[in-house]
Amino acid sequence: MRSPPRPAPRTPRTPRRPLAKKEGSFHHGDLEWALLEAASHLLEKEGPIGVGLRAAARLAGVSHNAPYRHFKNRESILAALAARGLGELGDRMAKAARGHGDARQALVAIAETYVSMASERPFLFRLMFGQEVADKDRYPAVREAGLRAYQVLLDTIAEGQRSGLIRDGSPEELALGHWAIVHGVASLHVDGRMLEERARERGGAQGLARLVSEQIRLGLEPRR
Amino acid sequence: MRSPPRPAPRTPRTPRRPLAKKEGSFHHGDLEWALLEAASHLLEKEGPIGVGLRAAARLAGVSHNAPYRHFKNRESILAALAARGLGELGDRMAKAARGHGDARQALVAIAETYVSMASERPFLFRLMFGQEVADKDRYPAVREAGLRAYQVLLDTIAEGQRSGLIRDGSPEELALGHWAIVHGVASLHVDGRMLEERARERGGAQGLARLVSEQIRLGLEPRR
DNA sequence: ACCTGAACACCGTTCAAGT
DNA sequence: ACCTGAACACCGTTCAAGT
Repeated sequence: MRSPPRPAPRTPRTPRRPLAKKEGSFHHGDLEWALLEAASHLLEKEGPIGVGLRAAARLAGVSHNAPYRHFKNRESILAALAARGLGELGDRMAKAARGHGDARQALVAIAETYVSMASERPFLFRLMFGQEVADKDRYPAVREAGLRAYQVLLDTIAEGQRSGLIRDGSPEELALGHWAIVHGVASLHVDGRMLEERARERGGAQGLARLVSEQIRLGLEPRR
Repeated sequence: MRSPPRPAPRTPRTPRRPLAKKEGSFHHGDLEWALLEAASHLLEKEGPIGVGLRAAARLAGVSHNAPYRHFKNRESILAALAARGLGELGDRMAKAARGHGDARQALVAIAETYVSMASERPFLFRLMFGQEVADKDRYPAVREAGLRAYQVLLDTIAEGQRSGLIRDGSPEELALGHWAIVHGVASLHVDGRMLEERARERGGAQGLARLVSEQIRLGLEPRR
């Protein structure tokens, strides 16, 4: 079965693998998971260039050709990593949102989560949003995980509007604009040095985020 | 998709190449430039994965090994492309800034230039700021081109402060925060589809930029 | 079904030459 | 100096099997 909409997203470490398989020729009960784990490790250590089908197979202890049973090509294992990352982002955003009754505080918590993830795992973040996986619409798992994360933001905005903490207007537009700003700030932490080297002297990631918030709040107009 | 495979376009470089070299064994008077042109073409057509020393050599009509006379390794030709791109960005920013006497209008024009370039040549934009070139500080050309572009922004801010159009405060901080916002918006145009597919229905790049501007201007507070 | 080795056309990079 | 071919260790991908 080569349909990508079900890449077994919710099995962290299933202990149901057949141990009595030792005399069989299979090395793994769940090779797909092992390959994803290997690819994830490679991504974190060497960046997207280091994520290869052969390298992942080597790490998983199988032949260089075994991955093709689970992934159509190199791009599809990258897509699986991206979907995984987006899923984790959505989970963390949802958790952050639940931890705060006030919708405005929830938005801040969501933004912090987003920036934290970009900062902690820059390669994964780039994979999630970048062009390494060219046409993401062809990977339903990626699309669905992304939409689910977006929904968390949308729900929080709508909730804030119901409780009068957030101004009226299309929730879609507010969510989109808000995500744009958050994504922009997050991008700064994975992007080049020019900005970062200056920002570091002013307090690193937090400092830059604060700077942008100030900018947004004050604008460039002179006080009057 | 819009650039045809041009073999040797006009040379914006100083024409001081030795013409008396014709009976020599050299295929090019300026192989380095030819290789950069080839690499640029590959980048635009196939993305960073397609930019290879061998592929560039093939396009330039030399042996697979000739590029090593001009570039230490694959990363260094990517760095050269990034430096080139940053140089062009700086030029365009400076031109945009000169075209407007009002510093606030100049800032808007600079932002539009920035976003336009990201939108027109996403692969180059990613190369300029992404992690494909791991340690950019090791490439002075990249660093200097970036700082020069940054200086345009800084000068415009300072000028705006002198004429009272921009509020007081550290120009460095204002420039940094402003760049952060602009870079964030630009990142949205090269990044994934989730945001973009929704933004497209609302007027594409311009629409998204306007949305973010609105967000920045209004914030999320309810009107009172 | 799942895994294997062999094979093909690519890479980046180094080496020893050729002019 | 500048360019070349050969060589090495890698890739992604396909094919024909093996259990």
